[in-house]
This record gives sequence, structure tokens and C-alpha cells, in this order.
Amino acid sequence: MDPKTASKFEIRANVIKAMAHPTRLFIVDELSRREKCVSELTALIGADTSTVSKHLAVLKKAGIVRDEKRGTEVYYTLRCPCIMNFFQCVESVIRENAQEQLELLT
Amino acid sequence: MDPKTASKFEIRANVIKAMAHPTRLFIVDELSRREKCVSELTALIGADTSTVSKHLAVLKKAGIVRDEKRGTEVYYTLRCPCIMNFFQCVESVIRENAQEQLELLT
DNA sequence: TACAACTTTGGCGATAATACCAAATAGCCA
DNA sequence: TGGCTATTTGGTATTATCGCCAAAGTTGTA
Repeated sequence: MDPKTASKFEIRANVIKAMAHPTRLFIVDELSRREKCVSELTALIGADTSTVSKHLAVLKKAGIVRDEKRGTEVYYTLRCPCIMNFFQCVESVIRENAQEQLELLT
Repeated sequence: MDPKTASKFEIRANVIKAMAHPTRLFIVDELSRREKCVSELTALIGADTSTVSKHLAVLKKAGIVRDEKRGTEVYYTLRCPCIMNFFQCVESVIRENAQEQLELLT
């Protein structure tokens, strides 16, 4: 693979890698409804604040979310709501997997 | 997070994790054009055959590709071509990132 | 300034992912 | 059967990811 092609797919992989974690997917899902601050997300997730903060940093670094400080709180929003279309395909893969499992039983 | 919600996002993450690697994204991209066998992909990628084979196993386990043996060769196809829509969104995130970088320079 | 609330950063142990080599398996054909 | 090609599997060293705790910033308020 030539270097230019390799770099193209590395950049893509970085964005996808940022979403490749259950907690981060949950965060993206929550933010698709409305912006939320770290403590709100932490309460919903039920993990250490520092853990949630680090997940948010991963999403931010990938350009998936944006942060905005208001007082002592930091609010996060989806930077690219189209990210949700993303899941439609993922869901259809999951549905097809389940379908195939069923068919293997007949 | 309740167990049911957690499991929902774990399942999604498994599919996304399967794509979170440059080589596997390249494979998906190649397969979106036409089916290819392991040795064809190996030649394009330029890695060890066993490495490519393992990447394909990851994609297969996630339900993203399907394999079909013909003689000694194994051909892989995309199981869910909608996976390519996936990238439109990833590309737009990348474009927005680049755009923002530019704006920070002005 | 001192304190409290919110968030991020540093550090560490545990677990998972990755790439290569070597060896095993599967199918074709002389 | 024996050899040849294509692919997968096992083993291992290296690297990356994850979650928590502890500590450090940051901001608003008394």
C-alpha cells in the first residue's frame, strides 16, 4: 500500500477508533439528544469522573464532539450530527447477524 | 447505565471496533469495488498473509464480510454494502476538522 | 484569600490488539 | 500418494487501551 493511501485510511481509522467503545457510543447517543456536561454524563454512565473525562477527550481529539466551558461546568455537543446515520448501518449489520443466526437454526 | 443499555452499546461497539483499523478499512474499501481473495488483498496491502487473514477473521466475526471458498482460494465479499455510507460521515468529520484547523490559522 | 464544585491530568496495573514467524490444514493435480 | 498453492492457526514480543485513584487546575462565591 502506498504511503498516501495508508495515511488516508489511518486518518479514517482514527475517527472510527474514537467511537469504538461502548461508553463513547453511549456518550454520542446522549449528545445526539442534547448537549450535556461532564457530571451529567458521569451520573448516567456510572463510572469515575476521570474516566468519563478521558473518553470525552478521545471524542474531542477525533473531532466528534465540541466542548464549551460555562462557569465551572464543561458542556459537550456533537460536532457532526450526521454521526448518527453511522449507526443505521451498524444496526443493519447487527440485524443481519441476528437473522443469519436464526437461519442457521432451521 | 443499566445492563440492557450497556449490552446494546457493547454490541454496537463490537461492529465498530472491527473497522477501527487502517488495514481493515482498506479491505472494506477494496471489497466495496468487488470481491477479492486473501492473496489479492495481501498483495495490495503488503503485509504477511497471516496478518491479512487475521484481519479478515475480525471482519467476518463482526458480520461485515462473508467468505466463500473456491478451490484453494477464499473469496471475501462485503455483507452489508451500506457500510460505505458509514464513510461519508467519517469523511465529513475529517473535512470539518481540516476546516477548523484552517480557521485557527487566520 | 479561602473554600467548594467541576473537570482534567498523571500514574499504574490489568487486559486487549497487533504483527511477524513457524507450523498446521485444505484442496488440486500429476 | 506426494507435492504445490492458498489459507488459517498457534505462539510470542511489543504496543495500545482502559479504569481507577490521587493530585492538580479552574471558576464562582463568601
